[in-house]
Amino acid sequence: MIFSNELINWYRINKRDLPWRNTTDAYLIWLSEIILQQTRVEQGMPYFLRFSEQYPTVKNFAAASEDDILRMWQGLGYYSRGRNMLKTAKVIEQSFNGIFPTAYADLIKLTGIGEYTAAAISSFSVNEAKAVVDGNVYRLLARYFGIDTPINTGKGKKQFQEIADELINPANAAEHNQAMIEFGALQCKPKNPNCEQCPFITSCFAYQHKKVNELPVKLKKLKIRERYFYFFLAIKEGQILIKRRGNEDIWAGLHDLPSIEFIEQTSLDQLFVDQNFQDWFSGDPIIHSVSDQIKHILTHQRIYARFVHIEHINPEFTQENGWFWVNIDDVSQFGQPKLIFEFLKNFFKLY
DNA sequence: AATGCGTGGCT
DNA sequence: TAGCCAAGCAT
Repeated sequence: MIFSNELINWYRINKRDLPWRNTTDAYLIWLSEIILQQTRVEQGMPYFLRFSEQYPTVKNFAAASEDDILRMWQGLGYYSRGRNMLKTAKVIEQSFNGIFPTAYADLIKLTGIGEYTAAAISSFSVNEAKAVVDGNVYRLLARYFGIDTPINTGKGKKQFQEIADELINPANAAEHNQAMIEFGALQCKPKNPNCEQCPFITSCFAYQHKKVNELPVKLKKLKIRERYFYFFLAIKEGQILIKRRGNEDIWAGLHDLPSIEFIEQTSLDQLFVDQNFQDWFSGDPIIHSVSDQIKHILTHQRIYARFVHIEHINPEFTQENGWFWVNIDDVSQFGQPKLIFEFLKNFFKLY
């Protein structure tokens, strides 16, 4: 409890004033926590403000369409968060009478809510004594106690959760959890932590043993997948051809352009050879290069994209593929990956 | 248990 | 600059 009291003292002096900290509304806390998963505060903030304005209650959220949600989520990444939120909002409407649950045991059953988020909502809203363990807490605990168990293993997760559970202050779970997270974010940062002005400088194992830069330990790393896309711009009478992406791959459920993917670098000439364009066009195929290769780096993929303008596309073929025409002025109404809407924005001077 | 899922900032 | 990391979760 000494640790917790010291930590909370630090928190009261140093905490940021963030909008989701001025409420005990479980719905708004849920909204903020989902948005902030793997996402920096500065990046998530405008989305939180827009969503809380547009959907002030879980009832409003549940009444939205998936297209509405994906459009508002556009540019934030990890789009399944948005789809899962809609599913959960509907469950709360139907099974919880529209009252957002606050008990950890209820929350953990909902889609999109895992151990961290269930602990965050239950502690922040009603002070339930469940310890949050996120990236900040892993780092703080690994350094303070000198634990070198890799944080991304089952053993590590279990070990760190147990320590966090022992450390929590049951009388003030909300502030304790907030303080753990905020301390990791502001003081015990991944790079260049502010050890010189740290209240735990004398008791921190990592600082005393000069292992601050070695902790926490994380096993790595995944192979990067290289992908090469051609995206096609078919434009006719103020309209452009778009499609919805499937549910399997990256950017599931979002909209993009008709496209062809290669597993290796492929020239525009080679595209003609490799691709049987016979069904695509009703007249002579016309293809103009529009962009140079665009390199788009994701966490586990490197995407190389080229945009080409095509003419004389076959209307029947587009229909069979589920492609459809939309007014160019309306294209921003369809949720798209960053790569696509940035290109269209520049191409049409839209948005 | 291991993998897939976005985008952006930092070094 | 190429890699790491950010208020994780689902499968």
